Amino acid sequence: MLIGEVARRSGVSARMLRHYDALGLVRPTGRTFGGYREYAPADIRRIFHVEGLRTLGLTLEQVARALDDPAFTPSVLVGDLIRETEERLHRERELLDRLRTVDAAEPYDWQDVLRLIELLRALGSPNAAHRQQAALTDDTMPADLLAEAILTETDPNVAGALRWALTRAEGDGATRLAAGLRATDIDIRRRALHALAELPGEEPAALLTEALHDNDRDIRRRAALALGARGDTGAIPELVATVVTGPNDVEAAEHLGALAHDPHWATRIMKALTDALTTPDQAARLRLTQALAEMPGTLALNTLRQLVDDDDRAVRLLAGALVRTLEENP
Amino acid sequence: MLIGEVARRSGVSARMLRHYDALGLVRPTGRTFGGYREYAPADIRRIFHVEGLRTLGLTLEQVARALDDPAFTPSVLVGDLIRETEERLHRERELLDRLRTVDAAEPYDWQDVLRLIELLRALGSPNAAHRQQAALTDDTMPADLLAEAILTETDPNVAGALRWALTRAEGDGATRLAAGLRATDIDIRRRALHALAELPGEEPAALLTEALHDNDRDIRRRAALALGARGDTGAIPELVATVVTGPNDVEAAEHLGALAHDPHWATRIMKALTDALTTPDQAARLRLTQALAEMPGTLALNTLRQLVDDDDRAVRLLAGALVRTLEENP
DNA sequence: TTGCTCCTCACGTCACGTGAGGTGGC
DNA sequence: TTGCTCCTCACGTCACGTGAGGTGGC
Repeated sequence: MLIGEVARRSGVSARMLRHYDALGLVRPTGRTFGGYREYAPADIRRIFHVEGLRTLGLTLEQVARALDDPAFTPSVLVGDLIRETEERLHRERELLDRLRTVDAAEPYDWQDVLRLIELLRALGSPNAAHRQQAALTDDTMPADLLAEAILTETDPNVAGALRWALTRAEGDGATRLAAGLRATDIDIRRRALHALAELPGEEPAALLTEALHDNDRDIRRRAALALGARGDTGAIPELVATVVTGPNDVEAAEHLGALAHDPHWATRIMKALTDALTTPDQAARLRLTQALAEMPGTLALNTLRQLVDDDDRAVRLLAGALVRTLEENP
Repeated sequence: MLIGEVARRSGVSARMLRHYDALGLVRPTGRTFGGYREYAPADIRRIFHVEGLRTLGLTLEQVARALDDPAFTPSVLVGDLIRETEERLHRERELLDRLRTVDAAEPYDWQDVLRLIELLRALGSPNAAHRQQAALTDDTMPADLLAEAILTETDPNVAGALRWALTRAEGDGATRLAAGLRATDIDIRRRALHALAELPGEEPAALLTEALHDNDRDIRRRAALALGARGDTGAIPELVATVVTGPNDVEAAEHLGALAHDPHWATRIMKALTDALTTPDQAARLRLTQALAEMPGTLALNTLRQLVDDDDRAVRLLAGALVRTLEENP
């Protein structure tokens, strides 16, 4: 078979078939009188073998060794090829990430692009001071970039600077933070929550509400405190739980007190607090008693008076002191 | 600054700096008396700009245009780069897939590798006859490859051949099928289930048991029938449900009858069937009545006798006929 | 004078595509 | 004779690395 037909049947160009011949990879068995290459069936089969191995990414030289050198076994080479491919894949992914970030920023000219790239570089720097500076200096930083950086930032100062920058950045940072809030990594969720807590607006509030159902108590507590500070009544159950379980109970009680200015919620909050008082946990009951003092006006006065006769001595003393204060400054 | 120091500070080799000069991309502002290139601060900045744009995958020619041609805007080029990168990413992923498949098959020599590649090619052929032939001909096909092919095969004949080949293949096909069973695509789940139903062994059985909780009724039903055929008592509730709801009720009843040979399960099955008879659905009650006839010995005889006085005429007639048959051939 | 740095010119890489200029077989 | 196919030789690709052979500045 002449080279043209072989090319048509195999899909390999005549140019490459001559190249294979020159390399000694596939030598046609014969030549015609006129010097034309003549391919025998075995040659054709060999061409298909070459193409087969090429689909695995072997170079022509590696293909030649694979087909001719019995000492050259697949195992090592295939392992190497896998590693190299994984590396290339990783690099392509990073490149695509960068390109998409640039595309999303809709740069007007290449100056914009260069600023963005420099920013990305600085935010990805292993030097915290560089990251810090990038966060503080650049005031054209897109919000999604900042959100992305916030989710991975371990340095508390840099993180603070990034959150500060996010509150004044243009664009949508909440979407990325929302994804962070659903991460498996607890630290990422924590960072997302911290940033959302400082962001005004309805979308962050909705996400904080979602975080009230996180399976981590600490996350739930922080979400409740942030929502409480916004006067969001959805936080009430978790705020009460925070008073019961401990850390940040004073802040939680303050938020409950503020929310209790609405009579509708006041009765619910009082019911939740008094229900919680049935716990045998002494420390929790003390925190609950203290929390009652945060209720507006004389809302909790009767409950506190009952606690003056409580079985627990510490609760009795605290309730007594609180009742006196309330009666003196009504 | 001379070229050596620039190279050290910028990370760009002296060779490349000369190349940039030759291309006109970065021309050092001056030369010393001896002809040495002298880079001014502005030149250095330009070098960093070049490197910045190169991180986006621009060629040197594109970088030159970006920096010097005001009419050359980022938007189109960035879009093109994204598309090209996505394409490369796709190809790299496919390559990695192939390499991993080859690696997992632990080929002894390149002959093995070539067989495998040819197989992959045939199984991925758009021609169903080719796929069919690959499934039927090659008896060295690794089970995971077959499993993979089964999950995407739309031609029923080819699918049948693949499942047949899987039952006699070496290696682990269940892992891949298990993943298919958890797919969102209902067709993939269906194909996984069909293959698992034909596979002997404990792992397929465990996966079928898992499929009893699928959110698709059809999947649950088929899982139950397959488990029932294996004598797995875990299928009983779903088999009863199959009798109630309709398709394949006869087969389900046969399996229930076989399972009822164990007295312990016999009482449970009878209770489930009689409980189900309280439904007002006439067709369901007829199927349940018919199913009672599959119970071994005279297990269901009393229940059937009661049904002879049933409110529903069709049930009365059927029960009567069944009782007579049972009494004649005890 | 001795290192060190810099210079230009040029080849090689890897898998091809695309000619130019010429020839064989129907 | 006219197309068509084939031949060899050679250049270009793209971003470099690595010399060879030579020179300037401390």
